[in-house]
Amino acid sequence: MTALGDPTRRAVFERLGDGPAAVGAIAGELPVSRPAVSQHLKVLKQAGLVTDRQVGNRRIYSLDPDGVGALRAYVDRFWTKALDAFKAAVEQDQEVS
Amino acid sequence: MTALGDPTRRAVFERLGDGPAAVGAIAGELPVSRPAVSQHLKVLKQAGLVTDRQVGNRRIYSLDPDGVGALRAYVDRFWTKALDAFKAAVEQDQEVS
DNA sequence: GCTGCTGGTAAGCGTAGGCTTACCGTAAGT
DNA sequence: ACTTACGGTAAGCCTACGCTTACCAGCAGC
Repeated sequence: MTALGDPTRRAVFERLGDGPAAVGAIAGELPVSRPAVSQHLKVLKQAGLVTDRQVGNRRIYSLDPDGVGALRAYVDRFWTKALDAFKAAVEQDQEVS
Repeated sequence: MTALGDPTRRAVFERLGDGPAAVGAIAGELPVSRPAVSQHLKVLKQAGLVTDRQVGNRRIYSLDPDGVGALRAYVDRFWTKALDAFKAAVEQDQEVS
């Protein structure tokens, strides 16, 4: 979650949503240098949101279903909580009126 | 998304997941001062993740179903994308073997 | 009206962290 | 073996931003 706080890092993450890509390719599509992308990928990898595999000379990064799934579960909890609270509030109002 | 990047701010957000609360109450449960909580709530409110209503002297903050729903939709997109990519990768491997 | 409690805002400080440049390792091609 | 392309890492700079203290506004209650 903290890993997706930075806009640039989120851009890298979103780019991987369109399919696996190498570091240089991602850097070419963003207004930052290649080392910056590499550092962002390192953070995303440590957060479990991204996986990398070595293919020849290049290193291909992809979304990690596990990490993204965990993130989804996290957000989902608050989604249901927000709905419950909202529903409860509506009922509360109906009691008053 | 950027709004949930900071751990303390995320703690405030998570606290609201357990139900609506006033600023002072939240600050009492966290190791930061009340103004800090107030600033975090301001950011969360601008991000559409939180709503506030005035009740007497105090200001009660709650989760905003709209914003949380939007966040859920955002994460969900990547969740499906990650699954699709993973499935495609598996099929790719099967072709090779 | 005055007092006490609430919470938002301004000013300022200090650190975390994102970016770049420079360097090094490694794999492929000739 | 040499060269070229790719990418990770170190060092360093600089800005963003989270936190605190101090101040001010508004609502309740005596």
